[in-house]
Amino acid sequence: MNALADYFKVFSEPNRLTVLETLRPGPLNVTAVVERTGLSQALVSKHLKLLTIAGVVRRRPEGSLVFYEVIDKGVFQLMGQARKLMLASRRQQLDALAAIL
Amino acid sequence: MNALADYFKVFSEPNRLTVLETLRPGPLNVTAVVERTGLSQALVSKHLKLLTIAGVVRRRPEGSLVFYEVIDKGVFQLMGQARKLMLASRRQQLDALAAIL
DNA sequence: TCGTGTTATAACCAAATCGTTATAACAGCC
DNA sequence: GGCTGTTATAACGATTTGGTTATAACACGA
Repeated sequence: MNALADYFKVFSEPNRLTVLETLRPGPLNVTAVVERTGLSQALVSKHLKLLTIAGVVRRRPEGSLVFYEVIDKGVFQLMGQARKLMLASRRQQLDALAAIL
Repeated sequence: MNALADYFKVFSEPNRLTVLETLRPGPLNVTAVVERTGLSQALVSKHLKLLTIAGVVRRRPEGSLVFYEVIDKGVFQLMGQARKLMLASRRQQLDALAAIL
């Protein structure tokens, strides 16, 4: 239970999700991610490290650059399903509200 | 992106997942959840409140008891998929380790 | 109304988390 | 070697979060 919670925690941070989304089309090195996200370099590095430790992303040094890429694109399916559930629960809540008013 | 992260955050806490799992078979009132989880009553109440706000769970007062039930059992599918991905990434990491040693 | 069982909340502490700034570590090139 | 560009990390402050304890709020029955 604990391990699963930790896994979910990986996706529970907006900037981290942004970084991950940036890597969706394909591998990028750190500065490329920095440019695309507008986040600070230190912060991007931190998030990428976390994603690596979580096994979501793979680190591949190439010369003086370091590329990162998503290991299993199934994570995006997970995100999609989560988004769907989230939207459904929102609708449900609005309906509940409407039933009261 | 932010909303999605918040949704994931709901599932990023071990005790909260335990509470949710307890509700899997069907509706339970608070004390029933307390008994089954071994968590303190105040803590269970807190987590249930969060789950309610997140729209994962519905609150239904019945006399002096308050029952909670999972609105969309699809959340368990989400958890299943997450667990699967988690295990896969673990395997992958072990393989990477084995390749080095 | 008083007491009891149930649930919610407030106040508080400890720990975790996120971001920034500054700097280290590293690779390649002159 | 020294310089530059790239990436990682350490140190710090601010905020959030999870848990406990104590108590409030609520429904019900004697």
